[in-house]
Amino acid sequence: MVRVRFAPSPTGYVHVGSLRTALYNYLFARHHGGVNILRIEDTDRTRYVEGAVENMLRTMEWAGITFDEGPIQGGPCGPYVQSERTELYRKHADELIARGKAYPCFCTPERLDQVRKAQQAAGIPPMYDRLCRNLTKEEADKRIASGEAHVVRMRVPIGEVVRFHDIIRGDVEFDSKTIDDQVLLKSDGFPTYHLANIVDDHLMQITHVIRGEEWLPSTPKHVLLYEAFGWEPPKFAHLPLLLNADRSKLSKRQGDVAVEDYRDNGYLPEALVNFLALMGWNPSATEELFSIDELIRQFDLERVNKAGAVFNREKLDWMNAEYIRKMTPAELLPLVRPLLEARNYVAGDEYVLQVIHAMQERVRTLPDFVDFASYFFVPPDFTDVDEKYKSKHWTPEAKERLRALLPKLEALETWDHDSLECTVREFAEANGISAGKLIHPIRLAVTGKGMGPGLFELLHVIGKAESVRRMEKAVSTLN
RNA sequence: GGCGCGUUCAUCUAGCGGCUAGGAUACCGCCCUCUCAAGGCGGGUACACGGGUUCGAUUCCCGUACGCGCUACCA
Repeated sequence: MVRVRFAPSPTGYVHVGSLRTALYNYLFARHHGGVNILRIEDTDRTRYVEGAVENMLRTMEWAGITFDEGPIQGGPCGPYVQSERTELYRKHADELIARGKAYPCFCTPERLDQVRKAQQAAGIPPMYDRLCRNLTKEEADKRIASGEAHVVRMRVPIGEVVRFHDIIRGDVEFDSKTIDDQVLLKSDGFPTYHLANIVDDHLMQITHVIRGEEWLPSTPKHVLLYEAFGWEPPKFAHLPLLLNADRSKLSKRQGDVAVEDYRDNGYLPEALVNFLALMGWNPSATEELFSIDELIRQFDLERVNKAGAVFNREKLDWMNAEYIRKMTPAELLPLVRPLLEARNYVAGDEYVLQVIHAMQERVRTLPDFVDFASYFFVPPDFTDVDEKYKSKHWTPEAKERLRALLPKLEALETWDHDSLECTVREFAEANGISAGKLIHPIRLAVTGKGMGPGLFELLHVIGKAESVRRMEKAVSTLN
């Protein structure tokens, strides 16, 4: 039975890289009919952020990633929050000390800092100098009894080569002399990531550890820990990193990295998930649009790439647009409604549905519906008019022609696409001009823009009264 | 500095010894057309470099270069 976990640290928002990791875990679990577990790694009290867990849960739900065991659903291996498991870690740290695989260390942060600086100045790798590694048990016990602050460090074996197999990268090996005597238990009694992670992965019977590549260098420590406990390690799969345009690790400095930002900027979860799934993995070569079920069906760790992937916002935009186009106006309505309300645009559902229909093909994100289509809700004020379009189409002759056409439009009994088109084209023909000579000025008068849906559909949606009012106003006041 | 990982178009990628190196996004043309989109058609740009192995390397091996990651009582 496959058991995987997503183990985020609740630091405020969900990084898109985290979402990708969560997604791969989810896809892998579902593909194999396994169990997807959520575990909160909140062992760093200094980084605690109020509400971060709740936010994370909401974001995962938005993305459509579900868990079978976790803080909310519970499960046989709980609790699923590390800060509620501290006793467990302490017990295991003691066990390691008893087995001679770990030892108490009394060095102060100040001393450690000095040692590190000296090592750096000397050009040697900064590592713990193992001062406390050979303290006698009596000495150590005495200092502990006297209440001296201490941590617990792992006793890394000397002269060993640590080997493990990574599903994505193949066989990897590290010389133990490059591995530090890692702190396992901090002086505040909380475990470090390394200890908590191994204890929990074992106790929760995790079969596959799927995580970011930044963890690859600490994997030998973990392998050593499994050995020290006498446990069977899980299988490892280290995912390629998500990158900035300059190929550094995707960071806040260079654009949006929070999933919440994408959600708030009008990206659909299906699009973001589809896009992220393809960052580092590809089932074939030609298909690119996959539903979540299709992703589950096809997902395969063996096909995950090794090299990092630059997060390409333009492609995300395209994909989001694809998803928006595939939806029905009725499906889009509840997503667009709140955006209209935020702008105090009032309109009935029927009306908004028509606007969505008209705009659907030319937006990339949800806010585009209101940004590009404000004239459906308020008359244009021409403050941000496209000057080039205006000077080309809003000529004195154009105004005169529109003035002449207006009565014919006003006389129309049915204000629909075909009658409008028919009227405008007949008028154009009668006057020996192309229809465009009328269409563009009307568009400008009614919308104030040089782009948008087909004119006749647009006029139909806006309605006769309002359309005529705008044209009259433009003819008399717009120069 | 040390250790590790990586390297096919600008970007995401297909390729698992023999291909005119394929697709997608972006870009540029043309078509369609009332504009903008969408759509159709077409175009340019890639196997980092050097050695091997092989009849034959993008593909396998070694090295170099470059990039990135890690190097905390953070995860």
